Amino acid sequence: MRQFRHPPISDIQLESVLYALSDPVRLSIVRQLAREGEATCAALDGGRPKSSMSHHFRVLRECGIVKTRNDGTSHMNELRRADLDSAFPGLLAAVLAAPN
Amino acid sequence: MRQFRHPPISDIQLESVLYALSDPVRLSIVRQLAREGEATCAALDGGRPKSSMSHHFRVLRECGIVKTRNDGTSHMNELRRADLDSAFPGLLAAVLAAPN
DNA sequence: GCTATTGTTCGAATATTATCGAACTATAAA
DNA sequence: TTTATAGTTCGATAATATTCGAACAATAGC
Repeated sequence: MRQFRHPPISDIQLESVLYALSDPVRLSIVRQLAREGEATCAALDGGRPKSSMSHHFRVLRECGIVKTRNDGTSHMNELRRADLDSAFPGLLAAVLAAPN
Repeated sequence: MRQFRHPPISDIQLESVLYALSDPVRLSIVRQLAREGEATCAALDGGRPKSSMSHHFRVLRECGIVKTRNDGTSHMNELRRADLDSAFPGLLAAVLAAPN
């Protein structure tokens, strides 16, 4: 069983979150997770190589935006909405409300 | 008289704004402008070289966060609060509300 | 015109990041 | 045990950014 690093709320850094969200691929991952609740990596790859997606999911995970759990051979991802709202109230909502 | 590029509201991109704000130097510039209303470049340099600051102000300007106007030999900078609020309601407020 | 002040631009060095193939790991199922 | 599936990790390359000194530009004041 693989272990992932998920920072506690107190370690979530605004700069890291903003940086993670500033990439178009990652932003679109976050938007889809917001719409669909949760998803595997493969479901969101949009034809990109697995290693690229793995990189982006790692960035999202290590800055505290996404929580990944094992589910058989696949990894299920979901937004850490409550944690993000607690750390930076209104930030995720503002980002998700923006067009596109 | 120097001319600066300031994108119209419709050209302000979420990704660019998030990226600009993800840098600690630029974020601290934005925080100070939010507190003090406006400031020259020199007033916010914190001991850094002028060329470095000029770079950061350019990033902030070209993504639509800051408006720069000439004022004698100095350049006065202010946040484009209304424009940002119009493009991404609540985003700037959420960023500024975050600790530090 | 000369000088000081403010900031920009240029250029180069350094650092960081994104991308992606290949090899690897872990689980499930036959 | 063998095979398939889902992601991760590694390593290399290319693209982007940051940093900062030096040269330059624009304005103000003498």
